[in-house]
Amino acid sequence: MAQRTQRTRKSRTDALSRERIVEAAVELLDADGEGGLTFRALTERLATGPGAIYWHVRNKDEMLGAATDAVVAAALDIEPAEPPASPQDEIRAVALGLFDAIDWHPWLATQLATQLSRSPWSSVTPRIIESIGQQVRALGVPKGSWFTASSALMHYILGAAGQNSANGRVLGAGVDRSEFLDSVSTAWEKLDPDDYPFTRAVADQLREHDDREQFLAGIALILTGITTAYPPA
Amino acid sequence: MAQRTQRTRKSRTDALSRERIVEAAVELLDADGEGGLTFRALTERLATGPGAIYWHVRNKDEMLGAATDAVVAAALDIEPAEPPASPQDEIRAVALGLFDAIDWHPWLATQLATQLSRSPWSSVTPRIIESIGQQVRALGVPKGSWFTASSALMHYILGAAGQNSANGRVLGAGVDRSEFLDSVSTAWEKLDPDDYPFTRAVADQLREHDDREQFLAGIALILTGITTAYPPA
DNA sequence: ACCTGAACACCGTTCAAGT
DNA sequence: ACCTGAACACCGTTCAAGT
Repeated sequence: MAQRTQRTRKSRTDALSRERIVEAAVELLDADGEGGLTFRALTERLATGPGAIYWHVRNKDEMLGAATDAVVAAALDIEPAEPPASPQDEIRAVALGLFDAIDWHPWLATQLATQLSRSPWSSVTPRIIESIGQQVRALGVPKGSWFTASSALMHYILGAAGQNSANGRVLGAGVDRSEFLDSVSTAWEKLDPDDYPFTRAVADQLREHDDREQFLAGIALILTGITTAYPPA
Repeated sequence: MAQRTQRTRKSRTDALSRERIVEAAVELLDADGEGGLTFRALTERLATGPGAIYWHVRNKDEMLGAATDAVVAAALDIEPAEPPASPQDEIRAVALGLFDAIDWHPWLATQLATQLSRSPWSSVTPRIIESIGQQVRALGVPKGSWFTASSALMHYILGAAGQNSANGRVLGAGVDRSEFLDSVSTAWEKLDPDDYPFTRAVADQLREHDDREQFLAGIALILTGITTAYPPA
């Protein structure tokens, strides 16, 4: 009697699944960066062997792809504002959603680049294009330019967010943000005046800039470009 | 007599150097992608052992950084137009220089993302900021917005070029470009109409788009934004 | 100062075997 | 159908030893 809890098979809730694997992968990536995701660490955390994981997932690349897709999907799952905001505001919300996701999951920046360069237009791209595109349409951009306008926004967002994820990563090691920017800025000021006059001149703008504000200023520039090039009827 | 060519030491021109190592690294990356650059392959090509390489280079990361920097520097080494072109044209030239570099060296896209996210504002960033910034200044942008405007351009360029390097990579395997785009486009058209109305609607714009043209259209949009937000005096 | 090459710890992936 | 875990080939890096 009693002690029936002992089971040869894993209990139902412990059962391995693609979903649980991807979840664990994201946790490892968040905790220890790209280097932290190994099959060794993963099998330990999931209390299985590598063979079990390979039953649910083709290989590590696919696993990374699924992790990226999951995080991006969550980031873009924004409830529409009530009352409805302007297209500009909605675009800002989408952009900030991705910006923050990369800020929270610094490995996402590199992964998106790898991801997009392996299977360019699949999985993650439609999600982003859709979120941005619906607002581009609402902005009154003529249909023939939908693809151009939304691609431009997407590229800027991915480029900028990728660069900015850096700060978060560097700061991880107990480095003060303003201290860090100050050191880079000082380095810029020491560049060769003949080769780098402009960089030297903006060194103090780098020192004082705010990531988020700067990111939104870029979005604003592109939105201005879009509404100027395609004036609403 | 004769046969003095035999030497214990490497001949002077064969001598290992950081420069030769980086050069070989770039060749391996170009030939076989990121996976192609291993210390095994490198030692074979340079006819040495791993220890020799470690004498000139701290580790693989530093080597990748140096390779990236070298390729970017070469890409930005554009001779100024004669007679001088408009700032817009110069910006287009810089942008296309990077675009083409990533097209030629597809590994550059991922590497730039990794690179920038490890040491955000160092090495490669000043080169890009400088090339773009000088033209931003010539455009009449007020000094206080130099950093904002050039950052926005840089982020777009890196984001867009990264995405586009994909095509080149996929096509490597004997895949026809239009055939490939057609398949992706068809996949987009099959997405859920409720979740992806916009993506479905632009599927045929994806099918027919020209990478370079699209890239320049994005640049044009940002330039319009810049000149509208900061009208020349 | 510069190079050699064996050795080390670790990685992704496979596969015969179990249930 | 799903999981186990030993084994394999390969990787970046180190280091005592040579010249």
